Amino acid sequence: MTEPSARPTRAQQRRQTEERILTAAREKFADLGYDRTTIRAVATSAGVDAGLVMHYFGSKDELFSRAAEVPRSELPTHGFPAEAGAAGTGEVSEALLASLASRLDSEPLASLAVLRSMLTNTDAADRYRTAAEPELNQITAGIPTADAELRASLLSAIVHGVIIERYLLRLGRLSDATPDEIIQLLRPCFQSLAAEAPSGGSSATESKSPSGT
Amino acid sequence: MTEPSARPTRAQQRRQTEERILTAAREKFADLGYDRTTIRAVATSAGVDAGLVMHYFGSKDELFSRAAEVPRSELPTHGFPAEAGAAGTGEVSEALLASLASRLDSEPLASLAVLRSMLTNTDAADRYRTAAEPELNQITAGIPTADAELRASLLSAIVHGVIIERYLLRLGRLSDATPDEIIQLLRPCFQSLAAEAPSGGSSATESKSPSGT
DNA sequence: GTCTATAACCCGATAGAC
DNA sequence: GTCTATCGGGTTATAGAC
Repeated sequence: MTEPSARPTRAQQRRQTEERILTAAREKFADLGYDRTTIRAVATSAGVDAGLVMHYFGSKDELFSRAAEVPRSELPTHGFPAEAGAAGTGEVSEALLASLASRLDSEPLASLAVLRSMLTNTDAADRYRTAAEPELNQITAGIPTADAELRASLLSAIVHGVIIERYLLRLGRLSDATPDEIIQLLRPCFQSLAAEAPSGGSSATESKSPSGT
Repeated sequence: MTEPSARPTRAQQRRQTEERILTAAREKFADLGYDRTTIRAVATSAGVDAGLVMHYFGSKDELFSRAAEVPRSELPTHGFPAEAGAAGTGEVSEALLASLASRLDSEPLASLAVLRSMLTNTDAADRYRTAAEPELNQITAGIPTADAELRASLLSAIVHGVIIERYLLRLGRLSDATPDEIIQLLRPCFQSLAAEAPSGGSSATESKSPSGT
């Protein structure tokens, strides 16, 4: 048996190089978007040749497609926690806020790459739509009113608007605020959109145990 | 005196051609973004030659710059009504909602061109920032709390998130909902972010003093 | 397997004919 | 004033040398 640490397999070597290329690609795509990112720049950034990138991934589209997949290592509580799916009413906003908090703490580069290219590249737009759809359905399912779909769409729009301005545009105070500051301000906002009663003040028998992290 | 209607002046002719080019440019930029829009396509769409476009505008940047200016004819109550500026507390959310309603009814093509290119073109991003800044300051001025800046940033992010998903991404029910539906759902949301008391009022005269940081 | 050279294409911008 | 022809540069993608 060959010792893997001493002499890495050919396949392992390749796997490692691929990963280095993908990381460089994610950075470029997230920073410049699809169109302005060149294979050459990605290759240089990864310390390899442009031809090699083509040899590995076949095309720029394929490279983007692979780079846009969020690696397992960067999946914390990303998107929308599955546990809250069937929880029913009353916890949609908290689940969404928790999801947003984690994304405000650190949004995966792959997601930023998709968001950056979303408006000018149809592949990225499709990927965004596909990724957002199940989340949207889950939110909708947790809202009891007849206009649940529209409410869910608004919640989704808010989440993405905040993330875009924080990470991609660096606008205003949104880029340096702590996740908690933002979450606290958005809580009543989300509760009203999720058709829930406000938590803080009124009367209401608070069963309201915030799900333990 | 030459009759203008019978024989249009040379300058008028040019003006007219320029406007046709600008309209075509706005459509293309709003639809495809800066990078994917070509001078050639704009020229073809306007029924003129590509060289003429260059002759008139000098460069693609300049063409975009001119196309991104919202023409006077399309300025309804755009942005943030000036009258509400010094109105002080209590009307920020309503003013913002009114502004949003008008934009949800019909957002100018020039604005869509900027929004579409915002994430992948620095000129467009700067233009967006410059346009958003005074509006942001005005909102901030109308919010009494210490974290007014952050609240204003969130309000701005929400507005743009909704507009982007409605017009540019056509996501979910957001694209076919009426402006009024959206406004009604967002009202309590905006009121809480503007640190105002809810208007409709379930119960609760909630003065809900927001903890000044 | 890795890298070099180059093909084929499209762009913005320029110069000049009509 | 309007349009044609073209230049120079950059891109993806391919073919082939090492």
